[in-house]
Order: sequence, then structure tokens, then C-alpha cells
Amino acid sequence: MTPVTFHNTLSRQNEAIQPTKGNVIGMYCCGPTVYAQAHIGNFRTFLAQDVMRRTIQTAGYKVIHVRNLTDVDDKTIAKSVAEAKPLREVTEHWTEVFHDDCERLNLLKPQIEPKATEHIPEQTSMIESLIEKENAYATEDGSVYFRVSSFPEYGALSRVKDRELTTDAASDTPNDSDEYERDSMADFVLWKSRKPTDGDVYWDSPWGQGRPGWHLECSAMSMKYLSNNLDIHSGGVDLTFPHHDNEIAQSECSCGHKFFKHWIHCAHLLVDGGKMSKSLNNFYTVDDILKKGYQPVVLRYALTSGHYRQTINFTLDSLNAAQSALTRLKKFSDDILAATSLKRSTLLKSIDKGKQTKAPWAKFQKAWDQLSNDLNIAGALGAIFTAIKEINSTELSNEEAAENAIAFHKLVYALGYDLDSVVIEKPKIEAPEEIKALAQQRWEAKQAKDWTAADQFRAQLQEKGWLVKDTKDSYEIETI
RNA sequence: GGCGUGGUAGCCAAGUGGUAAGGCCGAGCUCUGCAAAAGCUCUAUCGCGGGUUCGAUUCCCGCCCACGCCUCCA
Repeated sequence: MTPVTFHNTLSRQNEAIQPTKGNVIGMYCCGPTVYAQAHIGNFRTFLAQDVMRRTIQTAGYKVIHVRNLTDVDDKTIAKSVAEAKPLREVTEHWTEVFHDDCERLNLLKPQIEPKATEHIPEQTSMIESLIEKENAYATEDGSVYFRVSSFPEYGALSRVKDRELTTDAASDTPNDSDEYERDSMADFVLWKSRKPTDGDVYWDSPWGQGRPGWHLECSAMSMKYLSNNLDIHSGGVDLTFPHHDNEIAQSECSCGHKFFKHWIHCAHLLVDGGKMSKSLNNFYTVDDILKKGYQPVVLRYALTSGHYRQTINFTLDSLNAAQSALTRLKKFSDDILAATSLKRSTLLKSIDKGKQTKAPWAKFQKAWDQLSNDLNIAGALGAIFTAIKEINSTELSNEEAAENAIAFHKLVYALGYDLDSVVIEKPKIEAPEEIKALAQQRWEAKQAKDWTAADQFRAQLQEKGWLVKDTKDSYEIETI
């Protein structure tokens, strides 16, 4: 096992991960709310978490990856009401869509993917223990709130102190005052009493019918599945406050000990320099990008090539850059594998099974150092391309070639780039008869070594938007 | 107002107290009749003004600009 460090939002410092138990790292990721297709900003975070997991595994640890599905909340309920469909039908549909997107982007499946609606007892019992310890209180309408003042360390993660004094922004909004009978503005809801707008979505509880508050599910489910491995908890920056601070408060109060050690937050994705929004027409789903003709692996590259703690500015241009860069990686992979007796798929499989963790990094040492140091993907890619150039201009022994091939593919695995799916050729488009005829005439002129005529035909084709590429003993035509 | 991030070549983007990785694009070269592909080579003094220092893009102060969270948004 080699050290892997990540920035910890709690300490604001880079810290090496340290398994609580054995060589297993527990990793909890806040997952999607399944009420619509996730956008590429959501996937930016899930991809960063995926590379994180792959990197930890590549270093030699086992990872238990838990990522929840929020299948009950205001948005999911609103959607089911709007479509007059049962909540479950709505959430199952969008869960499927989410899984399809994950697969296309080559995300490893979490071993556990718990749903909020399937963990109601865990959540209510956590609330009961909080009430018992006087960290929470029920209101007359049957809701339950967490008493923030009962947890002095509240806000340690976001470092937002005295939230009550800074709720100007919040108090500007009506804030659904019927619902808020809390003692303090800072208190947050653990259990929401049933309201007419909830339709038939409710569960019975000691406080009457209702449903759990959003922050609670992650606490209950992470404690259930990772109680012995409270190592890493991560999500998008926007979750730092209040979601994660709330999770810490309710979890530590209920279980009486520290919650997760390492908190990792991924910065947002910007599109064309600003926030994604439907009105600006820069709101993309994975489908939207693929429909433009890009391979999923290209999207993956574009969404992961910047540092995860840095906002990425996504542009269609960045996809073109990604396509070219991936082509070079694939070319190198093909070349170096050809120089060995290794096959890409079997090699990647053995890496996935952890069989290559001790293999030397050879020329890719620096790339690994970058990747394992707070997941500096941009730095790692730089080092990879530098190493490639170096290897290309050196005579390697068979042994060295094999070593470097393995090292390179360990990085490819960690980054999750499916090089097999990188399409180097432009998609073939059937040419109109007129074009085919011109191309054929050019070919004949070329065969007759009538270069002048051949060039004229080439020029004509070019004017019409077609390019002729000569191959060994034939030719191809494609659009420019 | 509070908490926080960033301003590095045409675009994207690492990084360091000692004169700046890498990718894309572009240009040149090699190879091909031409073209394409591929390979090689080339392209910045790091937002502005001060300060500390033998020396700062990197540390400190001020300013300008952009952006995020503080609303059940990844």
C-alpha cells in the first residue's frame, strides 16, 4: 500500500487516508435525488469520487463504496404529483436512467446503494435516540427538529458560526412559515409531519404520520453500512453546509462518538463561464453530449481532467481537446502493448482485481505521485504525457516495455478511461453519388499518375466539403 | 454582511522562494506525388500596486475582477 492523501474539509489540510480497520476504506458518497436525469455537473462529482475510489484501490486498499439514492423528498414528491404517478414509479424510472448514465461513463458500481425509503426504521430510531438525549424535540404538528444549540461543535465543517445571526438571506424568503415552529432558525428538521401536498407519501412514526428530513438518510444509512469504516464521506461543495454539518451533528449526538474522519468536497462545474441553467441553454445531460457525437469516454475526460477542488469550466471545445488527448493515450497504449505480450482487457482486469498493486511505476512514478496527492489529475496527465514522449524516444528492453505498459495501464484504470471505446476514425457517412464519382475519377487520375488532374478533383471535392484520404491501395472519403 | 475559491500563453490547466508541467489550437520540419495520419520542434515571466528577501509567479498588505455557499442544488 502506498500513501494516498486527500484534502480534508474538516482540517482544511491534506491528510493521508488511514483505514479505521484493516486495509479497508469505507467511502460514503452523497448520491443523486432521482426525480430527473442528472446533469453533467452532478456527474462531475460522481466521476471525481469514482477516480478517488479507483485511486485508493490502485494503491492497494479495499474500498467499501456506499452511495445513496434519495428517493423521497420535496422534488421527488412534486414530480410524482405532477405526473400523477406513484412515487416509486417515478424514482425507479430515474434510478434506471441514472444507472445507465453511470455505466456509459464507466463508473464503478458502489457495493451498496441504499435508498432512503428502504431505511425508514433506521431513521426513526435515530430520531428517537436524539429526542431521548434531548438533542431533538417534537413540535405540536408532529415534526421533529434537531436542536442546534445542543451541539456546541455545530458548524465545524463549514465554519459557519452563529448561523442565526447570518440568516438574513434565508429570512427574506417566506420559508413556509406554517411548517416552521422551530425554537431557533438554525434548527433543522429530522422528521416532517405529513402535509396535504405529500399525497400518499408518508410513514407512521411515534410522532404521527410523516417522512424523514433529507439530512437524516445519509446519517442513518452510512452508520448502518459503514459503522466500522467511517473513513471518507464526500459530496459536492454545496453540501458542506448545511447538509454535512447537519449530518455530523445528528450522527455524533446520536451515536456518541466521532462521525467520518475525512470529508471531501468536489467543486462545481461551470458551463461557458457561468452556472448551468435551462434559460441560458447550457444545461446538459449526458444524453445531450452524446447526441452531439462524442463518446462517453470523451465526456469523462473533459469532466475529470481538472482538479476536483477547482471549478471546471465546461465548453464544447474542451470536448474536442479531450478527444485529441485520448487519441494519443490510446495510440500509446496500442503501441506499448504491441511491444509486449499483454492484452489491454486482461491487463485491466488483473489491475481491477488488485493483482498489480506492487508492480513498479517505472517511468510513471511522477504521474502516480500526482494522482495520489489529493487526486491531482491535471498534474498526473501532464506527467503521463511527458513519460509517453520519453518512452517514444527511447529503446526499451522487453522487460522495461512490460513494466511501463503495466504502470501506464494502472493509471488508465485509476482514471477510468475506457480506451477501447476511443474512436479514432471519424464516423463514416455515406457520400452522395456525385461525390463518389468525383473521388473515383480522382483515383483513376492518380492511378494514371496524372497528378494535375488528381489535384483538381481533390480541390473540387474540398469545395464541396469532402476530403479524400489515400490508404495503402485504395482511398476513403469523409466530410471535412 | 458571514464563510470560501480563483485570476498563469489564443483556449484549457498544473506548479514552485531561485528565472514557468502538460493538453488543445496554430506554425515549421520529417514522411508520403499532393492530401490525410503519425512523429519531432516552436510559442507565457504568472490580474494591478506596494512590502519582506540576495532573489517572488510562489510569502505578507492593499486594490481591481470573476465565481461559489449561506434557500432540502453535486
